Amino acid sequence: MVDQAVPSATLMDVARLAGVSLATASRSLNGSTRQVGEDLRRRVVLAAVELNYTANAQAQAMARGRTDVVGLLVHDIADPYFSSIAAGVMRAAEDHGLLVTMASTLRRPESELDYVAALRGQRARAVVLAGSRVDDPEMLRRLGSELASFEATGGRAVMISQKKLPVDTVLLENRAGAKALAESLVGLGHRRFAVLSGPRDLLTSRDRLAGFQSGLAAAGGELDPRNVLQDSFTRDGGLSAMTRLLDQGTDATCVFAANDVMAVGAMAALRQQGIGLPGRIAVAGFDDILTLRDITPGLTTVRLPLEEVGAAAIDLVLQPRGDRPRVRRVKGQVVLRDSTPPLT
Amino acid sequence: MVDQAVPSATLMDVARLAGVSLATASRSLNGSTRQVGEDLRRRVVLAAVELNYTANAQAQAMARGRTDVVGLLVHDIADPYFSSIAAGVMRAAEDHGLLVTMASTLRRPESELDYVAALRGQRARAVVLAGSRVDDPEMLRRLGSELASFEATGGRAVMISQKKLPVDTVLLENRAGAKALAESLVGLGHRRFAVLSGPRDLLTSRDRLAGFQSGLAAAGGELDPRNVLQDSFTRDGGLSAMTRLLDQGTDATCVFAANDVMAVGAMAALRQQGIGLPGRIAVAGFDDILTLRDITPGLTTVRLPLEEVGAAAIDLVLQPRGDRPRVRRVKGQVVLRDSTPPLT
DNA sequence: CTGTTAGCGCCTTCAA
DNA sequence: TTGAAGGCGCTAACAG
Repeated sequence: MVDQAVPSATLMDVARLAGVSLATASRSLNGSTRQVGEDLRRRVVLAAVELNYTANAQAQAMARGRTDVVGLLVHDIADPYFSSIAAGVMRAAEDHGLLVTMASTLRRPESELDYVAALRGQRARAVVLAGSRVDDPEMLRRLGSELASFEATGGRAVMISQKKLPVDTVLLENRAGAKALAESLVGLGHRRFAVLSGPRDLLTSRDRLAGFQSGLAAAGGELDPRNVLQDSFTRDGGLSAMTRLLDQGTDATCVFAANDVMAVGAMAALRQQGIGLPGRIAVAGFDDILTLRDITPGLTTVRLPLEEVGAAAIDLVLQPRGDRPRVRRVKGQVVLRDSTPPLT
Repeated sequence: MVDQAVPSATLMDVARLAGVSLATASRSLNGSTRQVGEDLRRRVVLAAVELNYTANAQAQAMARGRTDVVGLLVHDIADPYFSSIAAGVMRAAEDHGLLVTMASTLRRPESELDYVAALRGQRARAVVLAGSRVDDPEMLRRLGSELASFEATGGRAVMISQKKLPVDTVLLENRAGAKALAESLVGLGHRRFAVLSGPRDLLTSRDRLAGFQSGLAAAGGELDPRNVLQDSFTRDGGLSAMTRLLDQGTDATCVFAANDVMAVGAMAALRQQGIGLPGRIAVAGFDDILTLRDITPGLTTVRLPLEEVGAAAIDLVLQPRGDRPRVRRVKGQVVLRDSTPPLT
């Protein structure tokens, strides 16, 4: 059991044992359009089982020119937003016999570039980039160029988030979702709002803020610029931003955090300051993260069907490439819960 | 931009452009022990950049015999338990230049077998199996045999959970953790307990139950067998089990759910039945899932350093193989929070 | 239907 | 230090 590495059985071993040629063995074992006589085929299969043969995927890929690997790049797999997307990608990939290779870029755009290059080296079938783009023209240009190389050599690229580059995209309608949320909140009686936004250069966060603002404008809510605080797109970011908001004093009756994990941080901040929930300040988030559906009070949010989003990305990968990049729009749905009771 | 696939630059293209031999190009571009004259090397590198060259990983792997890919198999990536482990694996892997390929087995042991075989085909450097073993001797035997094949051809296998097979293992001390938790809870004044356990054949769940029982025995708590309910290892399983417990009536003052997500489901059940929290029934979980740290009341649990566990697995992958499988023990730490107030 | 053979791109002896 | 050449395992023409 602790022997040195023994080379595994090759197709030639199988062919020899079955007494057939390499080609016949190949044709009967690994998918080929060509037919093989039933008796020979049986002998080959038996021999393969006997030798515990497994095709060398590297060699297959080399001969065929491309692999069945799909690279998935996420900002942070420990973030439930991305793990949900990943689950969808992996489920759909499995259904179609694709292997998923995954990497966490830890929000470093540089990392994304490196991984795309690595995937090109792997001759990956496709790369799926999940996660918000950042407002950095130079970075975007470099990514675009890297993806162009990737596609030029026959790979497919799919982005999940904003449509910023000429590649297939699953476009998340953050703006429309946030707008609808704002309108609902005004409908509950709120007039003065605050927003805990993510980093200024993160487009997802920016879109949600812009959508929220336009919803307020349409429905008649107010958002004092001093009530818009930026912080990191995490639970701790929400905690910190909310704390600052309370410290500086605010007359807002409702706080919109740009995603659910920030909202949870905001709720923690309220509790730390002895402000009950639901109470003086209502809180809403965005995403409807499954794991957070049981927090109390229930968090009002905009539901994004994240697993479906992941599956949609794989679906795009499988579509034959058209003459123009495809865009799949996914909209969010407002879900009102107890964290935003009607203002009486 | 929408051209047909153009073969990417090969090492030969680079060599030709640099006016050197293939061997020299190889030696100066991709790590080799042999030296190359500084001037030639420079020319080669320049040519590579010029052509946007990236080594074909498949071809390299074929020539070298093995890849830098580590396969990670989890039960369900959307479960925060596994996404935390995955985060640790990916972080550590990146630090060592390893690529992570990941698959969700959706708790089907058969799937695990298939993936290990696929990874053997990929000539993966290693496979990491995260997730509880199941009590099924036949399945275990087949997995053992598959892993043996994998290791026989030079790969490394690491399991995270129980030590059930002769491979390197990161062993989670579920039993000891649950025992310590039981003792702490008795220390808070509880005497009569209930346990919401996972599927009977899931060893992690079983170990936690056994550890909890032994802790009660040592500290003087009681666990009526009728107060031990099985259900799936998920939030909904916890909800369902807790509901059944309440329906059948119970005199327990404290409920131990075999993991945090079940505990959250249990809390939801209590709320549904109008039982406040914290209140008549205390609730404790296991894992200390980061995303759940903000639920109210704070959930008493046993903290497992899941990211470190993932990193430890990669560390084992990198260790030279010894004559006997290595075992890395990881213990849990009891964290008391408001969901289990002292019983007055 | 079956067999033969030429690569796929790279690494690595072996010679020079 | 550099170059030439064999082979890694498999697929896909091309013959038979």
